[in-house]
Amino acid sequence: VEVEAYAGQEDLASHARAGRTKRNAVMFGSPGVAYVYLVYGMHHCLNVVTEADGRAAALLIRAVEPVKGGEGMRTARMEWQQRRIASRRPPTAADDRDLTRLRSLPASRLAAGPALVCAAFSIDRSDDGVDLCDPSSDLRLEVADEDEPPAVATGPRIGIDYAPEPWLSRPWRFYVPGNPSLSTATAREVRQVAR
DNA sequence: AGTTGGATGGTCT
DNA sequence: GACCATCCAACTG
Repeated sequence: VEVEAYAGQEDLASHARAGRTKRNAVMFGSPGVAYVYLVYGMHHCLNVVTEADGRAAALLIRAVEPVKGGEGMRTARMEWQQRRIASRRPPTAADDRDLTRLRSLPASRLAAGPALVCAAFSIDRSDDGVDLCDPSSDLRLEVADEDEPPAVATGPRIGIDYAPEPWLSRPWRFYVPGNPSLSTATAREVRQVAR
């Protein structure tokens, strides 16, 4: 329900801006493939490569609304949290509280952010390069059986303060306005517009 | 309601 | 050695 477009090597907000590297290599490859990277040392983000070989464009998946499988997503979120606790030394008293809160989190909020999408679907760098259009793939895109496409709103991309204009302000974040599963950053923005 | 800072490690200069 | 397509708790007012 929320994505961002990264438009190619000339897009100075894109990981592709400095050309092909080991990290962003799959972006330069075939479309329909997953580009997964690690941010801030602890979070993963999922992108879908969108253009032909040699043109490094991709869509960042920023939020997903659970339609079914919410319980599996919650389990994956809890496993992610537990791994995180296990790697933290020493464990703190807040750890138990975090798990309790996750247990009562509304399903609509389980994947309400780019890193949460990866946590809820157990996506990490091992999924980098996976063919999302292969029906036999564990991680894949499927055609939605909705009657009509939802309304779409736009805004500038999040977390790219390093990018110069015009890239900084390009309205290349697309989302379903009012959807309960939007990222907190986008939900906040919608509130401001409403006021 | 808005701002700040800490966790944490791969990638690139 | 700086930077980072994040998240959340703990602040401030």
